Amino acid sequence: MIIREIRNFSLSQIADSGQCFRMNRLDSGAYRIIAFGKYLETMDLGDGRFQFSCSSDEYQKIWSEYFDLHTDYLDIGSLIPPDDAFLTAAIRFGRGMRILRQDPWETTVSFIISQRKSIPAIKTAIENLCRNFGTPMECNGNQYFAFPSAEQIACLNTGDIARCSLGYRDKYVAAAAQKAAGGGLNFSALLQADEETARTKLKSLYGIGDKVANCILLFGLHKMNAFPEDTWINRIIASEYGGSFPKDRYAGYLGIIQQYMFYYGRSLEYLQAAPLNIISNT
DNA sequence: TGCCAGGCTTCAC
DNA sequence: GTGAAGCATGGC
Repeated sequence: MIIREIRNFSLSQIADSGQCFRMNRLDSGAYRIIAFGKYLETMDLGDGRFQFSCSSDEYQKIWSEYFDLHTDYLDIGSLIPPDDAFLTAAIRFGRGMRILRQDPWETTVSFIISQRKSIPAIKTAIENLCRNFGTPMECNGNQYFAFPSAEQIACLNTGDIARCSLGYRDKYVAAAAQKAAGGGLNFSALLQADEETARTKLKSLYGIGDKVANCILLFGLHKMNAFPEDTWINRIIASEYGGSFPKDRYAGYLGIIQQYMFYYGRSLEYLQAAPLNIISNT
């Protein structure tokens, strides 16, 4: 158990930001995270102090990297023109946001599953997948399941996968697993590749289009210029920017800008103040 | 009970 | 190349 001081860091904002699906709030107020086969409980103690249920060594090697704590997100606010009231408010609202450095394989499967599903339904499906096919683990008396590897999924049939509430996405996940297990999808290479090369490779997979590819690029490969455009982002661009968002202005930072937009756009604070067409125009 | 969800593939045209 | 239809299932 260790305590660290971290500025501009919010567990609740990260957990509710739709980029990760195995970070959940416990009754104690702490957050449980399962990633890279590890189990972590972390709690906001106030005044910028956070408790982590791991050793100093594990924090250094895994979690400080996972939470992207070495990036200064404050700099990004200086890019926003003062007349952009929406982004100014969005950054103020989500100033504890981080773009996590998640496992690329888990991110790929998670965002394949995410299409046409609500966030609670995505979490359920992923948890089903882990419980049925992931390796059972234990940490300080806590039982949990690691995310199943490509090899573990590749040997299943689509019926087994479908029973995890994946619906029609079962065949997409099966195809990705077979590709990754067979060496046709190399995440080490994608991490090294430039954004466009990685995007083209991801979109060549069955069931991965523009939006899912951009989510994998941003949340799994940490390509910070990826800009996933989902229903929420499209609604915001239509309502706040007349249908055209000035992406060029934020080259290199589009990913975090998108995340501020997404998190603020889904918030009650914004929806209460938003024009009606934001809510009704689906 | 019915609608909707961090979209994608397929198939007309 | 573009647009519409169809898709499985959970959550609210």
